Amino acid sequence: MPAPLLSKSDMLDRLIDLFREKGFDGASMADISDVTGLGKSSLYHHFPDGKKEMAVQVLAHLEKQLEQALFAPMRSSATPARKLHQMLDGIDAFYEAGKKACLLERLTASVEAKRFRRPLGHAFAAWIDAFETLGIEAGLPRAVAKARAEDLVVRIEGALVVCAGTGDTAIFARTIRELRESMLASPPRR
Amino acid sequence: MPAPLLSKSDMLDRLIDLFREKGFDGASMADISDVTGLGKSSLYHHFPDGKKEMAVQVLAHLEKQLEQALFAPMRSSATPARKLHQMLDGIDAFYEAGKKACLLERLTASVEAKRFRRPLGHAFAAWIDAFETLGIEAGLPRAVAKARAEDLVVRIEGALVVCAGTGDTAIFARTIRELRESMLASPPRR
DNA sequence: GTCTATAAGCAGATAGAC
DNA sequence: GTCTATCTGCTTATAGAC
Repeated sequence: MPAPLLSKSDMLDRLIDLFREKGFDGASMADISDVTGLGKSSLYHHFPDGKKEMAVQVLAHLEKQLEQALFAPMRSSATPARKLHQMLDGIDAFYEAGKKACLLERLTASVEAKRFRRPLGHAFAAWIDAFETLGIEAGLPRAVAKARAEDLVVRIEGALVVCAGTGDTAIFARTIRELRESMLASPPRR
Repeated sequence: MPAPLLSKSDMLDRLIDLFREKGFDGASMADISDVTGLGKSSLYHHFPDGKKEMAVQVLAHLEKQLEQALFAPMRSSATPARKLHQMLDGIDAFYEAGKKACLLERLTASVEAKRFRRPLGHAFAAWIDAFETLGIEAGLPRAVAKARAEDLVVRIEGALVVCAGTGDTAIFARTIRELRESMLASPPRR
């Protein structure tokens, strides 16, 4: 009666890393077996529906981490500006300054993306919401806060793509730097 | 002695569409056979090195199209502002208002991305250069033009990812609209 | 809850006829 | 320049022992 070698949470952490590195289509069951240390058939005990179910569980697990990184700073009593820096620090660390890819992008780009549509949309929305809430707290009009939060996520995703494509992470660093200044700046008069 | 059913250029157009839709890892030789109408072995006549060579040739083909769409407007005698609108119109059409993915992103995300690093970097650089040149022509300082061009590509790539992930193309439309206004705006005093 | 063994099918790729 | 036929290895997935 072998005991579980890895907790479910640890397994999902490894799967996040694997999918970020190889993508969903690019990661084989053999790869998954390697990174989890489990035989291929053992994986079907944890994920009866196979690879697709892994993606779904992995997305749920990522959202918990997202909440840790984004909503924990939100709940502190720091100033909005201070919270923004903490949240962007967390993002910079998670993507290792632009060297690692985004799980959401990798799953969005997969052949099975339609199956993941709902959890993917939910994860993107949670991310955007966190920054929209921050903008409102900082005194921005709701519409401005929403547009800036969307733009922040757009620019981070885009910077990851361009940096991976060019092999140069300078653009990611500059993007984060600019977002620190622009996200909560006073909105232009009109 | 069967004649070629599709010109090379037409084949590469179909391959671009396929890779944009399914990604490089997600597109199988059977898929490629379907969209080109060629038997699997006939494909090795055109691409002796198999799938990887297809990606490389497809990237070269895309760069020609990119030059058409981005550098043709650049060579006209229109004002920089007018050229910007033409270039963004071309981009909006190519991505079908955010509904279609970016080939560069899909190849960047593939397991074989390392093999494509050089042509991918070249394509991203060509894209950024076109907008940097436009910014300089419009009177922006070189450094500002470069940063804005990079930011333009970042935001388009990011908008495509977020729109695909959320299933809502509104963000892409807004991103294009904002870039029409911000790309050539006067730089802030300092 | 993990394992070994195995199935059934598809992946990318090749040989050689026409 | 395209075809049919074939190959090898890897893919996801299952059966059943411990």
